[in-house]
Amino acid sequence: MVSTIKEIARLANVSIATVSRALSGSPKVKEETRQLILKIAKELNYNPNLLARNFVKGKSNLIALILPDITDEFFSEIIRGVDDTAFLSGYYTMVISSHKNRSLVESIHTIMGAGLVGGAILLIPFLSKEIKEALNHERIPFVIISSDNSQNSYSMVSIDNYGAAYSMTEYLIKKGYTKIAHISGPADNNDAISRKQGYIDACKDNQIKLKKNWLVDGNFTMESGNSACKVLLDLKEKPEVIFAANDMMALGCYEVIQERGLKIPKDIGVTGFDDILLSKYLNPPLTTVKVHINELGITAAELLLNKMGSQSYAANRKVKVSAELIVRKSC
Amino acid sequence: MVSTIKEIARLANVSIATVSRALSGSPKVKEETRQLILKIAKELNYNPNLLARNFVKGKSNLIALILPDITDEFFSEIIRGVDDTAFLSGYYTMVISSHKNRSLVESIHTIMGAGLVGGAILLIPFLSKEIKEALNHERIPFVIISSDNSQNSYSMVSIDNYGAAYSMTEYLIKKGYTKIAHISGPADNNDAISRKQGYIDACKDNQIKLKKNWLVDGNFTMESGNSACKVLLDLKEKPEVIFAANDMMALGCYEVIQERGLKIPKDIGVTGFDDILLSKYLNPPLTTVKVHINELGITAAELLLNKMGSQSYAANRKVKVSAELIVRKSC
DNA sequence: ATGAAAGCGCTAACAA
DNA sequence: TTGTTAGCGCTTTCAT
Repeated sequence: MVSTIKEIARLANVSIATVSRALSGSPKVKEETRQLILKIAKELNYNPNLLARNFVKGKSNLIALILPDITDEFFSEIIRGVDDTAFLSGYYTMVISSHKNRSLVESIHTIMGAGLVGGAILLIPFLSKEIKEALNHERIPFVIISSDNSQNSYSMVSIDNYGAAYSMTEYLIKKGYTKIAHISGPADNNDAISRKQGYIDACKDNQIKLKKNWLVDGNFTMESGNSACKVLLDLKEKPEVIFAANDMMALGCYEVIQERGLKIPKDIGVTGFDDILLSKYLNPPLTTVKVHINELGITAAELLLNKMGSQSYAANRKVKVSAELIVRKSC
Repeated sequence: MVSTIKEIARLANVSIATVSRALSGSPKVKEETRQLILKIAKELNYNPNLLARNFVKGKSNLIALILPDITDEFFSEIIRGVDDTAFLSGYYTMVISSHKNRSLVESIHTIMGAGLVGGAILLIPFLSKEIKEALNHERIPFVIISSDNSQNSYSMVSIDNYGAAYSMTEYLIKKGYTKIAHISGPADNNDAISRKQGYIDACKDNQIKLKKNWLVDGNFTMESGNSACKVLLDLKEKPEVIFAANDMMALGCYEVIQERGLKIPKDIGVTGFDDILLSKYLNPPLTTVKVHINELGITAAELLLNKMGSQSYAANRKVKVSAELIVRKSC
């Protein structure tokens, strides 16, 4: 029951080629004919079959957004950023979450090779060799959202983890702190790695003592923040402030600190990274780093659309999305 | 550079039909032939062109998930639920957010009529006449996630707002409260409407006085919780507990109550609805209702796939996703 | 300015 | 068990 150009052609007494031209806005159609065709199309409630159009054109106006096997408060913002931007250029966004039934590498293969999508955006916390291998086989343009700075062969948009962590640390130093601890994230997560490095470099550049004991490993969970905080509080020489590599771990610190009857920031300061929804409602509100997440999605989409549009291979570009220090009451 | 069945056919010295059959697992292909074809396909790194396949089959293995013009903490969970379920049946999920550049009604038209997707899931807070009108024109199967119970002509999955609000109210009554206030959500939001009704009916059924003053309008924002709470606290006859229709408004109550030096729950109780991430970290942790959001997505996808699979028109089904009372310290 | 016709990659009906 | 062929809806080249 869905109408096609064939029907329109019949009713308008023209060939399907003319209909196609009229509909696609080709200049070589008599204005009169075009009007007639447009009118009939409207009457029939005609919608072009995008499947057919993509197929015949040999390219697709779908882009894939491939997400890793984790859930994250910020995913919807990224998705929305991508979708909004893509839409403005006439593209649609397909979301592919990886999980136990579908690994990232598998997704790369089946999705990117199937002709279904014309390009892909991949959110990759850690660019493993396996993933790079898989990506090297692909022929459609793609953009990676990741914080792995060691890569030069891809278009990539990343959070300025290093810069923001550096700023945060400098902020603490300027406030007069000299005993600054850091709870880091997973060792195989590039965001975490960059944040740690920002902390280390800022300390070094400002002649602040980096005690090994004050740098403790976490894994981005609240529980790891808990135990890391305990370790720090049990130290002979306690730090004056804890800079957690994300807000959830900072939250874990809050718990431990408050359990022990200590006051934030009087007895010990705490800062985080991410500015998750609840951070501003904590008691005291958490000083942290806000990432402009929607920019991540928007920028990635822009880069991709750019690549998809250009005939020649667009150069691989690196874009860093800035992050902003949010000073609240926890330090 | 992408290989096709034609190439495989040439290399295997068979017709493309045989290749197609072998690849799609048809039983009427000699095992030997199949092995050969599979081997060549693998060598060529062959991936079927999904666009072509969908096109020739006249149906699509894409489903659209159409989201409203708001952001919500829970969207990623819904998206994931849909995507996971769809994937298991070989379907892909396209996400379409509505916004100023693309109204819901527009999305319905362009997306559902373009042959691109084989079915759609629509997240609709309020089923307006305009939307229903648009939906009635569509020919592809769809499922609605909404809480509008007045509709019988659609397949719909909804949160059991009414039941959960009823339970919450009964819980408060059982705790001995008799002066129970409710801050409701937007008047044009079916979730809000059902929650209010659950509160009202539970009070009535338990011979609890329903004071008009204790039922105040909010709009799901924290600010509206703020002002509603002020109104309630300024009443001559104050309520003993406030049941806010969502957690953000409950949070608004917290602020006002704490500003005035009152203690929760000693001086006044507060409960919410949603169990947003931060609720358990509030001080005191908020008693609320947890909705099994992922079930929303999963169930909607199941209903849709069911509809898409059946030749005959599957009956429209209504499914309610249960919600769970989460008792914490705020009441 | 318009029409005829080929063809995109694949499936399925029909033939052999 | 395999091959031949038509055709899905559309765009595009080549005629006219």
